Formats: sequence, C-alpha cells, structure tokens
Amino acid sequence: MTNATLPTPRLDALKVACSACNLRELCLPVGLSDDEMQSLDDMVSTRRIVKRGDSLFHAGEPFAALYAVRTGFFKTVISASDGREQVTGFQMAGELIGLDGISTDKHSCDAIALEDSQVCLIPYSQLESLSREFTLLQHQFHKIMSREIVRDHGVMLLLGSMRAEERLAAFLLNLTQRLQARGFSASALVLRMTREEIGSYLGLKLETVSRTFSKFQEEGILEVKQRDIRILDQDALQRVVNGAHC
Amino acid sequence: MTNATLPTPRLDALKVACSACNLRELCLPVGLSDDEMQSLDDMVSTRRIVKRGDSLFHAGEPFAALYAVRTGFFKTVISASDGREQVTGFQMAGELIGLDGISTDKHSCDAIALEDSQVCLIPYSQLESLSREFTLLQHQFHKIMSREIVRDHGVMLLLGSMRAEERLAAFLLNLTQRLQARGFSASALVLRMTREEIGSYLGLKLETVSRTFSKFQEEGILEVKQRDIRILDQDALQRVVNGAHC
DNA sequence: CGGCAGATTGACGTGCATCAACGTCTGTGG
DNA sequence: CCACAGACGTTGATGCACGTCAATCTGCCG
Repeated sequence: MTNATLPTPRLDALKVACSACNLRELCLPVGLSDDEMQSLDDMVSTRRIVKRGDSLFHAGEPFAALYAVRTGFFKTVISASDGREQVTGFQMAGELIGLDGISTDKHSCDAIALEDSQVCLIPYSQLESLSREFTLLQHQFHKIMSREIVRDHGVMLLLGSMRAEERLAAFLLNLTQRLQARGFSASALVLRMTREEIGSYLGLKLETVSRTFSKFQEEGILEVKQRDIRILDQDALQRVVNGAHC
Repeated sequence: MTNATLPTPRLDALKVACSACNLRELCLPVGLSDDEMQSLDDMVSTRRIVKRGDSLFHAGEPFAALYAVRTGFFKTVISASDGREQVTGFQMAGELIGLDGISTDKHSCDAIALEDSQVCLIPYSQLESLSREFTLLQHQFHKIMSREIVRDHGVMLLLGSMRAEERLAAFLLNLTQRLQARGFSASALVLRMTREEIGSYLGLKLETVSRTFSKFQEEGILEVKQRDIRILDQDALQRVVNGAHC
C-alpha cells in the first residue's frame, strides 16, 4: 500500500531463492535435487511487486514468462468480444499464472492482483531449456499444466451441472483446502474477492451469491460477516456439494 | 464393450508413420525436422482400434500414454461421486486425449469412442525423454497442453455466462471450424453425439438442446434432420454467439 | 416386423436473473 | 478526527429461461 511512489522498488531486497522459499513444496521446485534447485534459483532471479487492482498482464500482450505467486492473491479473467467476462481462476501463493500464454505466445487472459502481491518471474524460454536438462523439473512442470486442465474440468462440472448452493459450497471447500495446505485455518477465511467476482467464477449473479451466503448462515453452516467467513459445519458443506438439497 | 476377448487385433496392419500421416500438420509433429520426425515415428509405433461405445480408458486407470485420434470421434467425461457426469470435450482426428492423466499418473476421465475409431499410442515416458532431446517437439507439446487450457477457459465462459441459444451456436461454430481445418465442409455436418451428450457438454438438458435446434431451424439458420445439420446462415449463427438475442 | 434408443414437442414448475431500495464498510480530504 | 463519497453487500418483489415430466414420433437393427 505504500512504496508505490518510489521510482523502482528495490527488487533485490525481495530476493528469496527457491531453495529457501517456504513454498517450494507447493510450487515448481517440488522434489528437485540440490543441483537442480541451484539452476532454478539462477533462472528465477526476478521478483515483481503488483499492487492491489494492478494487472500482472493483460490479454493480447506478448507472453514471455510464467509467474509464481509468492505472496498475495490474483484472479484471471477472460473477456469475450461482446464484453462478457469470466473469472477463470483465483491464484494464491505457490500457484503458477500464465500457462495460457504458451499456446499462442500471447496471454489470453488478464491477471489482476486482488491484494498487494509479489510474484516470481519465470522466463519461459529458460524454463524450457532447463527442463530439457532436468527430468524432474520437466516432469513437475508437465504435472502443473495437467493439474490446471483437471481443475478446469472440475469447474466445467460445477458450471454445467451444479445448483447455486452446490457451487458456492464447492468453492468454499476448495478455497479452504488450498489455504489449509498453506498452513492456514480450515475453518476461517477472509475472501479476497467481491461477490461479483465469486459470481463470475461460479456462473452466478452477485445477488445470488449474497443470498446463498445468507442462506448458509441461517442454516448454521457458516458465519458470514462481509468477507470474513467462518465455517461452522464443514460436513454440512460437503453434503451440499453432493446433491443433498432437501 | 466387445473385442476384449480377442487376443489382440493385428495392429501392424494399421501402421502409418507420423511422417506419412495426413494429420501431421494438426497433431504433435507440427514443424518437426526429418530427423525429429523419424524419432517420433519410432515412438508412436502402436495403434489401437476402439469400437463405437468402447472406452479408450476409464477414470482411475493408471496413466501411461497419450492418444492421438487418427480416425473417428471421442468424448471425454468426468463423473462426480454423486453420479453427476460432465462431458468435458469432444475429440476428432489429430487431437490428443489423456493430458489430464499426467497430473496424478491416473486418468481422471473416461474417454469413449462415439464411432469406430483408431488412435495412435504415444507412450508418455518416451514423449518426455524425446522432448528433452528435441526442442521443437517439446515446444509443440507444451503448446498443445496450453491450448487445452485456453479451450477449457472458453468453455467456462460459455457455461458461466451464455444463454442456451448462444451456447449451441458457439458449439456448432466450433465444430464446423475444426471440421473445416480437416478438409470438411463448413456448412454441413453429421453430429456424432446424442442430444444428451451435447447437453452435458453445454450445461443444458437434452430437451433444451432439441428445442434450440428446432428454433434455429424455424428461423432459417439451420436445417436439422436428426443428426444431419446444414448451416444455412453462418453469419446469423455468429450473431447469436455474440449477444444478439432479439 | 417389433423393440428400443434417441429425438421432438407440449404443459407446467422453479431456480436464478433482474430491477430496485437500502445498509455498511473503507479510505480520503477537509 | 470526523464527514462524506463511492464501492460493496444485503434483501425484497417480480419475471423468465430453462428444467421437469410426459406423450409421441422417428429411425435403426436384429
């Protein structure tokens, strides 16, 4: 929130080697040897600060690098020619942004920071050459891309066949699961996105999202105070995700 | 469903080298040198026949290979624990099936042939080692994975924000576009899937799909005879995809 | 020719969108 | 430090697109 007026933030000050990063078990370096880790450290030498509301990249811009979220929170959004928008994902620490750009050498979505964030810059051509050298890195990278495909298919299931309550419940469980993997509570979370952004992601209008939050609260499943959410009955939430709508 | 009892069909008889395949400009070998193409030919030495209704693989089965469709037509389907199903894609000649399996070494969907088909088997470990050797192959493979991600994001937009007519119009335009790239007519097509499968893919019920086909026919946009579709007014279809719903 | 899966069409119900009013939080400047 | 503006969130009333249920039709295959 501060230091935006400074001419160029001291990026070196941010420098944290992959090998010393507490996200290394969630991010690209999973399972690498010391040797490989060293090469990765050399490649991922640049970090970038993105302030809340600012973009990491926009659709149409040339693709040159992937970004690993170090701290903060992002959304990715695609826009149709008629102005319709769709939030395609929310990314938190340890997750990669920009994989869509590989296909055409141009980004196909906007990536917007939902809070002040830091990302590690992974120059793509270097990643390709390094993954020709290191089998494990190559394999891990492929797994990450594949995981994104599997995740997208899950969202398609959600959008194609779930009802509003099921969608929101699935969304919350997914969020808490990912937060828990990062050492946060499984039962309390602060939403970084608006109702409208949640709605866009889930194929619902913001009013429906708001009403569904209220409904969950009435039923004693959640405690909702604006963006502060406390999960009171995780099992009930899970039951909602499966078709228990009566 | 059948042919499981047969010892193993004569696969050699099907053998067509990538270098001689008329799909090479749509498939994995795009842009490879003679040298690289030769190595690819060696790797992709096995073909498999899949009869209509049979599966290429099921969710949960160990992942070992990707499949390139040589002839025929497939759908991929994911199933939720509560029995809900979602068609995540339709694959035609030159397209790759199985990318989802990389993430966990298990397939996460079922791949079902919608007509008698042939696929080329691409052993995944060999693909990884070969793409360490050949930069262009590596790059092309990454592009294919990324393209799948971009495609999925497009489907999310469709499912999240389009109305029934818009979805079906977008679906038909996408199909004809891909068929056209394979040398087929841009205005006539035979659907290989049922209304229910289209509906599952588009997040609609089969009755809605049927009604929407009828509506397009009444409006003179399509001629619909069961699965035979003729596109009479491509521009109108395009206008429907953008928000022209009046 | 009979049986069956798939497709069409109609009547009706409902989940979510839409439109609208009001409440609440945040941060910015006087 | 307070006041005010604007963004965000909640809630209610109403409408409609699509789902549901059901009957009938079509084409295919044994």
